[in-house]
Order: sequence, then structure tokens, then C-alpha cells
Amino acid sequence: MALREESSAPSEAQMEIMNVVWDLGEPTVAEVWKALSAKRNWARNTVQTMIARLEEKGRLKRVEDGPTLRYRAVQGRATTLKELSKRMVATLFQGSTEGLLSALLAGKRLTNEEAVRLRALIDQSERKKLP
Amino acid sequence: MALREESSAPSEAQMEIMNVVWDLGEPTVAEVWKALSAKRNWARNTVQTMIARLEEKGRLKRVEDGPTLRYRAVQGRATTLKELSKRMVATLFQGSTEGLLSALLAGKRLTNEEAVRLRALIDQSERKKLP
DNA sequence: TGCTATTGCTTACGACTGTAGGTAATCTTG
DNA sequence: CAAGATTACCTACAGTCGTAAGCAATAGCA
Repeated sequence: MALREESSAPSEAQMEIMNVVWDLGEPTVAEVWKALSAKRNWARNTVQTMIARLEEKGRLKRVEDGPTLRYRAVQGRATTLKELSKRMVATLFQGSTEGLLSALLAGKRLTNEEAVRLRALIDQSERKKLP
Repeated sequence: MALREESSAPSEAQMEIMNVVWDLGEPTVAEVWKALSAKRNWARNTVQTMIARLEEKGRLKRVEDGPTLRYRAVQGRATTLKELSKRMVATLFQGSTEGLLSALLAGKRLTNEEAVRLRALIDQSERKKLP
């Protein structure tokens, strides 16, 4: 396991940072800051603090690269998202995937393409062999 | 709209309280406390504080019922869950329902019954007329 | 070589959270 | 009616979050 069990779920702002790190691969603080500057009008130091905290919590790891530091995500995006979504289904929907899906689809009309893709996901998971 | 826009999402602990309130309808603090005592070893006052905070934030409303107070959820469960799940899909998956579903189903095998029910939800949402 | 921009580290501060202890009013029951 | 149980309200305290300012070392340019 990569992270200490039962670590608190990252907040929305923290996930924004993580997403940029995943997108950029191994960015510096300044790169993350620039990437976010369109959406969030944060000061550079704000980004720096958040990255430092994510590092303390074991979600990011620093990579010494000459003078300036770069940061890598400790867990891959897919793993993290899987954990977070399972956790959300557990707390909000008592573990029912169906509950979540029905909340999401409530009052929403799917296009045919979307429906096809979602069905494909279900087919795939139904057919899947367990390891 | 029921709640002030952009109110911060309720935390996991807060959602546990909300879930009990929805289940019980219009419980007192003590009833919530008892209902949670199996899962969470909270002091009665902890539950009371959390309920008071949920009231401040407009998620619960007190109902004077003789001497002791009862609390009602201001929004229905379905509405709240819909909001929260949309928000999560937005921040974690850039709005992609498919992204969430694929994270949830990753490494999981659906039973036939589950698959059938999920497909039904999709069919329904595909067919749906918009209001 | 001295000045300016960039980077990293430290510290701050108010809001919110999880977690509760005290206290005072009220209700119940012997 | 008096004593214990139940309730509600107020206060607290450490931890996290969002948001940064201040400062020191370094680096690059004039």
C-alpha cells in the first residue's frame, strides 16, 4: 500500500493540485501555479504551501532535479480516483454503486453515445474474470 | 433554491448525521446519537455540536416539539446526493460520468443482477424526456 | 559585480472540523 | 419534594484548510 490507511480524503483544492501534477508528470511549484492560474487566482506561495502539505501527507514526493525541486504523485491517478470514489459510494450511498449512478442520472438525459459507452463499461465489468 | 450557493460540501462525518436524520425523519439529538452509536463511538455532545453546526449551515432545521427539539433535513436526500455527486464528478473527473463509473468498476466484477439494474438506469435516462 | 527575479522555507491567521467537558434547566421517579 | 437522568446551550482545543506575506539563498542579467 502506498498511503497510510485511513488518511483523510484530499479536499477539492488538493485534488486540483493533484490533477495538475498528474497531467504534467513531474512539475515544479511554478509550473503547477502557472497551469492553475487560469482557473484559480492563487498566489505562488499558496500553491507551494498546498504542495508542501500534500508532501507531508505522502501524496506527493519531491524529486531533486538540480537546483529546483520537482514533485511526483506517489499514487497513480487511477488508483487514487478509484479509492476516492469507492469511499464516496461507501459514505454517501452505503456502498451502492447503483445508488450513485441513479443520483447522477436523475434528471439527466443521456445522449445515445454516452449510453453506449456506459453500457460498454458495464458489459466489460460483468464479463471480467477475477484475478 | 434551498441552500446558499457554493456552500462547502458537507464532510463525511456530517453526512453520517444527515443520513440518520433522513432515515429517522425527524429525530432528536439523542435518537441520532443512539442510531450512530453502533458505528461511531461519539459522545452525545459531539452529535449535538455537529447537529448545531449543520443547523447553522442551513442543512437542518429545528422543529419545536414540546420540550425537546427535533431536527428535520432542509433538503431531501435525493436532492442533496445529486448535488454532491455532481460536484464530485466535476472536481474529480472533470465532469465525466463515464470517468467515475469506470473508476468504480475498475477491478470489480458485477453480478448479473447488478449489471441488469445498472443497464436499466441507463436505458431510463437515455429514453427520458427533458422537462 | 551588483541588482533583480525566482525559488524554497518559515510563519500566520481566521474558518471549519472532530471531539468533547461543563453547566444550567427540566423531567422523572421514589 | 429531593435526587438522579436528560436535555440544551456555551466553551474549548488541537488539527486541517485556504490563503498568503516575509525572508533568505540562488541565479541570471546588465
